[in-house]
Amino acid sequence: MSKYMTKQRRTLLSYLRGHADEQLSAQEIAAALRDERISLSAVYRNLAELEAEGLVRRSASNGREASYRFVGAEACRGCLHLSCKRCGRTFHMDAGSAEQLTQVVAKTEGFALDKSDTVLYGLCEFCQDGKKEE
Amino acid sequence: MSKYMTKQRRTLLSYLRGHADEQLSAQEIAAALRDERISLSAVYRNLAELEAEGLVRRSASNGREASYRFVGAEACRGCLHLSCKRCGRTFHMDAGSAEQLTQVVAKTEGFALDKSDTVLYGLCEFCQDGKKEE
DNA sequence: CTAGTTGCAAAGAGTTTGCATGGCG
DNA sequence: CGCCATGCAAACTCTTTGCAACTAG
Repeated sequence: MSKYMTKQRRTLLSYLRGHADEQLSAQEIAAALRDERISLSAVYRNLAELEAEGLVRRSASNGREASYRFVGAEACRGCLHLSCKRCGRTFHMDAGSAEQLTQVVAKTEGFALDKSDTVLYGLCEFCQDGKKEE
Repeated sequence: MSKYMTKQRRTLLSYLRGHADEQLSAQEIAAALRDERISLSAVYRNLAELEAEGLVRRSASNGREASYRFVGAEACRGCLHLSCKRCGRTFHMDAGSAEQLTQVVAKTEGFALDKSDTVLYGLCEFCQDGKKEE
């Protein structure tokens, strides 16, 4: 899709690779790269292209701001993502368990789960313990 | 939280009850209720309050528009939602299967899945067949 | 050199908020 | 009657788009 490899695209890709599978907003990325001279629109345009190429996944949980996630060619293939509602961190379910889970859904509901589009929300093992402050 | 039961709130609640567990945007709701004389801001304000009260769930899949889902007091307790990426319809996984799935995640990942906040994306049984047009 | 890309600023879309009016209790 | 909720419009935030300048190949 992209014809030229510009400085900005290189910068963005490098940044994304360093933050694979993290949920980042376009604005966060632009802010982190503000010293690299890349405009917000360039970030949006490149992210849109990367999404079309399948290298980036776009989603949103709050409904105000979209978040983008880099899915490296090989990394995280067939694994599901778990997002902690408290600390916000993303965890990775290994391919085996993810596949098992997908099978359950397929068998009981006849629903073909898309692993790369689905994010499971809940509390990670660390946040389950410190349930003090709510 | 809400002190008065206004005509608008009644209208909104009635509409939501008639569309329990559907993913609706604020604007869709306002449009559907345009004859009932309820303003867009009233819809937003009431939805926000209902969300705080736990009667409504807010989420978004595309990152542009938020969608709200009414979770009636009893309805859909402990069930997971499946959203078809093709036809957009929402399906309900029964409480039993959902619980089984939650157990798997808890056991293998130590992650406490929140059933009401999680939506599984994929293809429903109907759309899996008619895979023709992409 | 030529077409794709960038940056900027303006335009859009969705959501929130301030304020005067209106209506529930 | 007092106060909360509504409606309207303006303000905001995030994202997209038009266009001239720039640059990778």
